[in-house]
Amino acid sequence: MARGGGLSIDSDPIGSFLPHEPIVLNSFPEDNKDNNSRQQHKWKLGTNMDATVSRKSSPSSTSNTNTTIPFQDHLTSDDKMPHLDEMNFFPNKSNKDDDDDNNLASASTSTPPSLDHLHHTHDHSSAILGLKVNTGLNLLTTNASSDQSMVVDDDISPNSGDKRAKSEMVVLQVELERMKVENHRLKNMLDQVNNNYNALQTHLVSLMKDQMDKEDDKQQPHQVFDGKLEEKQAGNGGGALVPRQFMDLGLATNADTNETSHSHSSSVIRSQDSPPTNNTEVASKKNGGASDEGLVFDQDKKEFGRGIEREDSPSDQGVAANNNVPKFSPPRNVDQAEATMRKARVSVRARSEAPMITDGCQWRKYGQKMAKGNPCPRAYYRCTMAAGCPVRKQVQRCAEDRTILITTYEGNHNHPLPPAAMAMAQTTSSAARMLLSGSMSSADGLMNASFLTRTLLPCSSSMATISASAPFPTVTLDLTQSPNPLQFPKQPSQFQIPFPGVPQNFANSQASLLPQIFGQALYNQSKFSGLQMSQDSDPSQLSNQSQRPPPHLADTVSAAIAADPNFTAALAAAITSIIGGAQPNNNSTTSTNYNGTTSTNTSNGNITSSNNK
DNA sequence: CGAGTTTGACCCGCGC
DNA sequence: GCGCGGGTCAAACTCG
Repeated sequence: MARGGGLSIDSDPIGSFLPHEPIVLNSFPEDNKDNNSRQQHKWKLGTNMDATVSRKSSPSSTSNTNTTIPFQDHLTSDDKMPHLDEMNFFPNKSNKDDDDDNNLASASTSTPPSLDHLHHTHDHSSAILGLKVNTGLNLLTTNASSDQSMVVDDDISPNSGDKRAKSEMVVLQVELERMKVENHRLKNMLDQVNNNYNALQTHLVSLMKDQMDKEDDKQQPHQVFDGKLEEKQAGNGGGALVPRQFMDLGLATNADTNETSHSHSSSVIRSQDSPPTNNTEVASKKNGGASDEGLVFDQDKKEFGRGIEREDSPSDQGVAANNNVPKFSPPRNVDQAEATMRKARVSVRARSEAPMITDGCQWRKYGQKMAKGNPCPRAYYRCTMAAGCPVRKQVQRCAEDRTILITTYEGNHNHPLPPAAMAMAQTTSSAARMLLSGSMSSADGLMNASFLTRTLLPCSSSMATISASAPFPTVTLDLTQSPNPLQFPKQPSQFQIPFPGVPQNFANSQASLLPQIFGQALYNQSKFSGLQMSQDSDPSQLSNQSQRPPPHLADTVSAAIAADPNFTAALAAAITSIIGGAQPNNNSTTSTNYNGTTSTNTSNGNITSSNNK
């Protein structure tokens, strides 16, 4: 079955563990609408009734159940009248509940709107909910009461048919109302997304402009920066001269870039176009042209859908060589750093019985291996949505807990992504970027664990971790952990980014939220880092999150999460804070480009996939 | 027959 | 230099 589709869900040992449907990490409401609503209900109802049941019990089923259902003395019995429950569900709900509902909905649906957005949408939805739902409820209530009193146990009633029809109608109406509300909410979210997109685009443009200005300035005296560098990098491009913050941009900005950026104006992020400059890519060339897709990941190219060109392309080198704009060219010194960065990975731990996380992309398995220390094989996949896409991922079950699926992503897509895939793409790229930006802050180009540690350690919990031990930096997003900081069974060398306050219940739902959250965080990053942090952050939201100004990351994160009941918002805020903290200067930007592709500027511009054999 | 998976071989980096 | 482990390749195989 999986064979043809391409969304490989093979039966390999990894997946065979538990043949279920893959977890879906979608970010778009449209995609998940139904699922979300169900989940949300289920989650919400929890105790005595399974929302899923109620949800599914369509009018038809209701009618089948004969007994004018919902209205018996058994009203309280769980299994009996799901509908009634559902109805009561809302009626009894105060605004508060509605809010919760919304929260859940927004949380489970995706597209994490910016904080303010969340807030906004939230309120809006709430209002709507209150209004419309109540209407429905009224109807229900009315009917219910009447039915109850009249029909109930007396199937004998000649009007039973009528009643039934009424009840069905009521149910349908309620459903309709709900759908309307949800629809409205989704619309709002969509608007938000669009707004975000526009804002980001604007931001990008301004950044590019700035960058260009800077370039001009630097063009001449770029060496002035620091003598140290000279020592270190004898003669290399000098890109290193630029403070880390500019790494991204720098990389993104080469001579080439200028051109490209012009032509691609809006959508272009500072891609580092020929990052493959000189030595940088050496690794990938080892195999001569063998480096298939050239894991080299050229942001620019990628952005524009050009296939990946081999880095060895003379032109690139030439460019780099002559490149009068060395400032941004990757410093050889930075070779190490780059090599490291190229390996940047984002690992997602999620509890899933599914063989693989369905993240919206198409993957092709190209290998499987037994990894040391884990009885479960590790599967290797590469993205097949576009030829030459450098993105790869590894899927493996956790040795300790085989219900945990560990998916490690590497690289950025060089092609447009379907909505469903964007969330994950953003998540991984943003996380990677965050990591890389932190690691690159070190002049020696080596992963600067301390930087990250310093930044993230303060708050120790367990949702995201950064591994400094691996040969390449890895961000681990743990969707399986409870907030309890003590229980993160990890390798010693991992640092945890705390997300205290995240309810365990979210463990599962997190899987779908995370991408969005990160994506959002990513987006926010640009805001926070530069232009409009204050503006975009909904005051109320922020004020809630932290009653005091967020001086430190830890505080910000903790406050945000602790104070905000909305998990998504809180987490988004937290991550945003983290990212912002790690990369205060916002040099890298991530955005959604014109064709819907998510692009992230990593510090080095190319997060490459391994392969360089 | 094409697309995807399986799986042993191969390559490479790293530590001893 | 050697062995080990991770990662990738590619021929063989499977499936629709």
